[in-house]
Amino acid sequence: MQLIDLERKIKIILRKNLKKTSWKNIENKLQFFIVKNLDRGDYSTNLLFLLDKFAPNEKEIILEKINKKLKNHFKKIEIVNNYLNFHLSDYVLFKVLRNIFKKGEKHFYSYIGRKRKIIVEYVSANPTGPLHIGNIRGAVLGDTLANFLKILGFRVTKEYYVNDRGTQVEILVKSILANLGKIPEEENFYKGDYIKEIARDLKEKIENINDLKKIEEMACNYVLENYIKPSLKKLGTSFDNYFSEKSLYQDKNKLEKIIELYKKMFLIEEKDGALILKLTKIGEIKDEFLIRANGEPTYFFSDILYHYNKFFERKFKIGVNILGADHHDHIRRLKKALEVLKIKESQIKIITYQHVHLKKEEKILKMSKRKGVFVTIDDLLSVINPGVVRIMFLSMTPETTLNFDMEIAQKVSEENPFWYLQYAYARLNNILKRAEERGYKIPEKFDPQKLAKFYIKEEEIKNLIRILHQFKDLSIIIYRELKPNLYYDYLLNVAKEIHHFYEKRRIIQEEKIDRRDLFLVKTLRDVLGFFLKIVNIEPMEKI
RNA sequence: GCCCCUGUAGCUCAAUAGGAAGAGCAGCUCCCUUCUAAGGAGAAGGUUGGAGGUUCGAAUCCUCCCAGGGGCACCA
Repeated sequence: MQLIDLERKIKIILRKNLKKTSWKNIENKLQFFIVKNLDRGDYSTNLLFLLDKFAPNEKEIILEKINKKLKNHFKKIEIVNNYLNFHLSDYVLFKVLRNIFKKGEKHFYSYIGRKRKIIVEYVSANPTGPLHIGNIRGAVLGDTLANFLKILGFRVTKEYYVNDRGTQVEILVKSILANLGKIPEEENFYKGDYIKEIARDLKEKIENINDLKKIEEMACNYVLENYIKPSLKKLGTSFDNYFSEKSLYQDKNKLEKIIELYKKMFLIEEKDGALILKLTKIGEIKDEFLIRANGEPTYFFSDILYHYNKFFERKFKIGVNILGADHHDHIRRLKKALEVLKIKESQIKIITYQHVHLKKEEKILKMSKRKGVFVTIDDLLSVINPGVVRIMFLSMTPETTLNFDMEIAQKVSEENPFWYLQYAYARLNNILKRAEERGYKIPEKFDPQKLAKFYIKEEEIKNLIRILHQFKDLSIIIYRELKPNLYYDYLLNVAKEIHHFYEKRRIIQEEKIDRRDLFLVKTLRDVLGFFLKIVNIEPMEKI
């Protein structure tokens, strides 16, 4: 019995027993919640408020039906403050526990995704310099969301879109050349120290090359391989694919075809050799250039091609883009432009996150690659554990602007809940270690039926099972709302219950250690390890 | 000027389609001869920036105001 099952069952009852207008009104506003305060139950709904309003005469009969239909799954269905609260029966919890004993982490997987292909694109920072701490937001959100999507049964591709052409890349090359004294320095060139490094390392290779495009390729590649990928690895982020923007332009026919499509809709205007997409004709406040007067395609055009590639050539059903908030307007226009190509608005899901600013002695600095003002991921990871960083960023909604103070970050780092989570894991692990030292073997398997039957009677682990049972409900909400940060609270709850369990139940006894307990502890440890890996955090065996 | 985001406990932040305001840290009271006290148990801390409105119900939606951030390029 999961939240969606409860929802479905109650909706059926409403449809059977109410007039159509009534249940339609109610379904519009009907909500189901995972109850946070376990004393109040496991699930709740606002149904009674709605019945009062839309079908007061049928309230009693509906309640009666709900009681009758659902009494097998719940030990108590009660009304508190007009909420209807459901307390899961021991039998449901027994089944959950049995399944966890039987299947381990596989228990937490589901089939909601029905193997649909989904692409999650994130980080995608320009290959023009090292990653800075702002990019961590995208990385953590993307990793976590992608992992949840896998658990929900989607076929997931994690992708980094590499903007390896265009003006920014030209500026990178010019900055390098200027550093080598080949061309004069200009205002808009990149100023960071890393330019010196790249210039030094590429100096000989580019000495005899005159083709600027060739140098662009080398420079992008250098940045990607020497700065971006190593930083991501340190952070614990990995991608299935790095997609080159430049590769979009290999097939000229495709470009023609897409421009043709827009022309047919009378959305293309030519001006001084440039091509403009007239989005103002379909309700936008601003047009976008597709091709510049110098013949170079714009980023906007690339993005159209890129999404065309995602949905039509690679046949993804859903694309999730995780972007900095400065792309907000761009993405709205992009969606408009893509609708013309028959890519539905609902296929593109966007998470935008606000900027990270640097705070130093009460002064706020805006990060800028051009000015060389930024903290790189490597800088940060040299003083703070990557797991701490991940937990820190997971805990925040993407919507808030973050003022990042390195000193506070270091302080927070020591006090971070990361250690609380790891400590829970380490404690469980330690029990197993102690038992092994005493000559006990940790059981690989145990009869799940017997085990679950035994533990369901033990009050001190009941809340732990209830929390574990919430996982599947939560994973659906995280997908539906695109809010990986909801997982943060959940992780802390799990750890809390584990610490509680640790205090309450002594496993290593003087005379004899119960092998059932060892299997339980092993199972819990593995589940927590699995939970941590969803955030790409490696559990620590000791702390 | 137009558009988007934010303002919640002393501090850092949560709060699933509007639904019963929560954590961590700091401070307070208890608990280490017993599997790691980086822990546990408990109390305290709030007019959710302000003023109106909609609703049975608003941190959440609408209007106005105050404060901060972002966007409005033939950049990405």
